Amino acid sequence: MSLQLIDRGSGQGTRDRVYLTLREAITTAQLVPGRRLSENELAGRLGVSRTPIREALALLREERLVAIVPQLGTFVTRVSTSAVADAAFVREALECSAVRLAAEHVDARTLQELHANLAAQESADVAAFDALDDDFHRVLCDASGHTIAWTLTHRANGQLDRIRRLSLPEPGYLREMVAEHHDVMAAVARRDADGAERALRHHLRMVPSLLPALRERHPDYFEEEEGA
Amino acid sequence: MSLQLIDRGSGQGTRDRVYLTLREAITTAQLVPGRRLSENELAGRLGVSRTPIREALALLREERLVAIVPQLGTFVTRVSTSAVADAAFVREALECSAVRLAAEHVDARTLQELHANLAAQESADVAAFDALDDDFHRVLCDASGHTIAWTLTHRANGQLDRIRRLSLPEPGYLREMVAEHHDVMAAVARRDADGAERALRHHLRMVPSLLPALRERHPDYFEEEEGA
DNA sequence: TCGAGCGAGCTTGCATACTAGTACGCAGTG
DNA sequence: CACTGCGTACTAGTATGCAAGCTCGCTCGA
Repeated sequence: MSLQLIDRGSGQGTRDRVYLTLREAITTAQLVPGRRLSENELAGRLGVSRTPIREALALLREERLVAIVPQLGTFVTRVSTSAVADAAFVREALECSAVRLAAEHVDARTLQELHANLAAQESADVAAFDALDDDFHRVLCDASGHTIAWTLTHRANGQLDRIRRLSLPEPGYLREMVAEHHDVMAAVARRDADGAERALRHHLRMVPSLLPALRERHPDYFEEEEGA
Repeated sequence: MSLQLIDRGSGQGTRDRVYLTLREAITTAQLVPGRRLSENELAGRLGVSRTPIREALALLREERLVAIVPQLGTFVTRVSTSAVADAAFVREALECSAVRLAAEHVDARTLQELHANLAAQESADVAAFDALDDDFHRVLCDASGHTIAWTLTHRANGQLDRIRRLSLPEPGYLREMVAEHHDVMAAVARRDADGAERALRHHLRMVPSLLPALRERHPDYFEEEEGA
């Protein structure tokens, strides 16, 4: 019983593959919001049984990307203003706290990694940028010493990813993002926790600001929110 | 298809019942850290099949209360200093952000609810206090307008709950907690976001500070953390 | 006596069968 | 024509069967 007790968070099991496939399909609106999903249909389409499908759907439910209604069906959630606001709140809270710690603890090794990432961002196209962006924020979170920060942020991010990927990139979008990343890193490099938090908070407000334009283009993707 | 799309987060399904039962057993160390769990054994003991057991265990894995090792077994995690620190970090980040918003948005109705809760705390025994404590923090989080704050906090809290419930309550513990709750609420009531955050942050540092004493009493509950 | 190898008995992961419950169309009635 | 009531065809929830893999103890050999 002197074993390592490591459970691989996201290995290469069937469930994880199904999860990633479905998540990708949902955030790109290949599976449009509101669409009904059938465990049987998905199982047939992906060539596996219902069991791993169910487990993957359970994970997606945690991210509020699907809603499971007993004896009725599973649905791709429509975009909800409040769900997006919740996700943004969580990301801001966690990542800003993390970046404060990062600014205090950061070492040369990490700074170099961030620097290299930023350099790559300079000359990246939209497709490559997404991965670099994720990596940048992950490194930043990990530098806080709490890897959980990125784990949870990434999960809350399902909502935000969908917004970002459904929104048409405006001209100058990439330049803007890279510039903001620079600001954050510069503050971290000079051990300025307050500055880093401020810069990051500004940076993170970007995604929710895309909502109105998206809503105009795809009103059918949105939940009709009735004022309580 | 004009239905409500509400998926009850924690209804009264078999899976939820199993989840709550196991979580209770783990946080009270009725199932001691390190113990091996068998899906079959649990299924037999709880009178259900393996399927809902598996789903409940998957939820507990998210809280790092169990570790699932393929083809080997499922284990109650030992207390890990870093896991506790991670949980405390998450709770602090989320709840402090929430309380800032709460201080700005709070209404009379909520203040009254908090007040009533505090009054009840004054005359509660240890057992009743736990529920009131949870409720106090939940109301506080909900007042921010982001119910997700408490949802995630509560989840990260598995680690902290276990510490709290395994630690022997020191004399004056309850009085101390209630006093700190008072401080937080007072700051919220006077719309003092900075003060509320400060008071709450202090309050939340309590649980991790219980670790050393617990480690002395139950060294076998702890993961031996090797310095990297 | 000690060590290597193999097999039995576990484990979880995945596939399949069955149960309970909802939505919706269609027949029958007022 | 409008409406009620039932039956069919779906759904997710649960139970069970099967496959792949790891651990550990027993056996056999030196």
